[in-house]
Amino acid sequence: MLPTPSPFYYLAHFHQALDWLSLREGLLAPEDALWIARFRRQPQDAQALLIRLTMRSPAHFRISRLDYPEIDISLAVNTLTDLGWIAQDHLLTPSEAFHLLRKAELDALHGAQPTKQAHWSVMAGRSDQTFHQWARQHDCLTLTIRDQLDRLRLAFFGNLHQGWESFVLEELGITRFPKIEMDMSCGFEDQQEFESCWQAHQLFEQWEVVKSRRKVPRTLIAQAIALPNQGPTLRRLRSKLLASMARHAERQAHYSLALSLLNESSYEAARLRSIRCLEKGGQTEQAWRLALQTRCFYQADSERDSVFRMLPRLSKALGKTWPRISRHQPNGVEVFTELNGRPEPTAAQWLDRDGGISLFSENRLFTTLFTLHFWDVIYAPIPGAFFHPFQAAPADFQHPDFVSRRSELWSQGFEQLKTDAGRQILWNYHRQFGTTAWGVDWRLSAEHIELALHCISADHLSAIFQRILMGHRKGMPDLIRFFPAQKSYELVEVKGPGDALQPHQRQWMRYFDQYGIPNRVCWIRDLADAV
DNA sequence: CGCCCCCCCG
DNA sequence: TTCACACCATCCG
DNA sequence: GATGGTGTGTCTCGGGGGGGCGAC
Ligand SMILES: [Mn+2]
Ligand SMILES: [Mn+2]
Repeated sequence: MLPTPSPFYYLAHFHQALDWLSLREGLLAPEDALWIARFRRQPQDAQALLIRLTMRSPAHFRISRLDYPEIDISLAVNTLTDLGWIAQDHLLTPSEAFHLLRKAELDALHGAQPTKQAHWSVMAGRSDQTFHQWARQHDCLTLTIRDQLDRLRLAFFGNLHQGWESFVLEELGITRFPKIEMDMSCGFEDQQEFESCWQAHQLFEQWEVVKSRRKVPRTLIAQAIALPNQGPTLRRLRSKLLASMARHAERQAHYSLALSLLNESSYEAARLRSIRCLEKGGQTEQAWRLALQTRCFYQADSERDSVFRMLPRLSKALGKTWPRISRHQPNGVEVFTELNGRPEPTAAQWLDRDGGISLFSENRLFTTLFTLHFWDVIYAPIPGAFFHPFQAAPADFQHPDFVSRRSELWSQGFEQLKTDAGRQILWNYHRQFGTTAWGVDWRLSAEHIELALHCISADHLSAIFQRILMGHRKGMPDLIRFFPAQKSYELVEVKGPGDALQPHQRQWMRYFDQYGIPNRVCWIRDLADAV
């Protein structure tokens, strides 16, 4: 909780990251290393301003509105401009100009308007040249080197959704990531993988911009397909990108393009989309064959369930017969009550007249218990799993071999669950309280946890943990209702009028019934229908 | 003038 | 940096 | 019932400032 001593704390943090990077040779390209060396030679003011700007969201700034007392702004701006890392005569698009200029300035430029928003319709039509002139005459500053700094961010964090502010948040105790022995690994096998991941992120960014347009971006698609497919990180990124592109092609009825993209993607639902594309493209026979294959070699319950919904339709289209298979029917209760606000609290209140204690937790309770019980497994210092100090989960958490690489530890954990009656969970709850960890919601009180452990048997916990471990996290029922006197509980999915069970919710309920875990659906009906 | 939204700061 | 969920529209048997 | 499209909350904290905007 000590205040950060230096006014240049953020620059010190960035240097820590640079030191981290320089210890991992062969990760960055030679040009990156040269850039870093050049950065290190610059005066402190220039370094500091550059880092300040990269930690802010826009690309364009007004120099007069930069308020950093620790920095000699004009010295820094001159240095950075000479280096070409920022520009003062950058072309502004109308949208950028709209955000950068204040209403009074727009009034002066284009005549007064009642609101700033009213300027937009005028500006959208103007040529960029207007604002280019304006930018040159005023104190606009554009950060032109964000890509270089983003590369370093990707190299350090292994992703682009964390930023340099992680350092200060941790230092101030706002976040508290698990303290795990780090090794000298990083998020990437080698420079090749890093480079490809960087490229994949770039393509994703371009795709996000382009995909709203109607035209099919052939070159972008070709580049995405050409991405190498080595290593789980890159495979995931590439598969996601290709699946997103395929979905777009499918919506525009470009089925053969969609199919070739899906064929390259190992995204979870890729095969299902392929079947739909074949079906919609008139290749019913092929769709049927792929569906039959998928029925036997499915990867997840969701894939199996979907294909069982498709097969009757496809069979019928081909004049074949398909046996009617009755679907699992979860238990339900109808509640007639007036509904104002969210249905879950209403249902909880209504149901609790039987003395139960409801908690509206969805996935949160069980993922919390899961991580607390398996803390030492999840945060085991496996080689390559932890490499920077701000990880809420091991780097291979999403990888296919996450479980098998720790199989001994998992079975020990499940063994321990049989005998220790939640001691592990409570111990970690108190020992780790507040630590940023995957799945853990610290708003759950110790009483909640104790109540859960009192009411839920170890067998049930174990069954639920098994399924979470297989990668199923979505779709847990809205409410858990405790009956401490009976040492029992039930899980309730609340459905308002006009809502229906989602596939993932059905799967959980089917699973609960297999293991004797009490569950039901609470259907809230309109009071008027009761009469 | 008060409110709200967005963004920044540490 | 999405993702999980609710809600709604459409078509079908 | 199947399918798919859209909307919504949340984006690790809590405090504060700038600016837009409508009410008075
Ligand atoms: Mn829910
Ligand atoms: Mn619900």
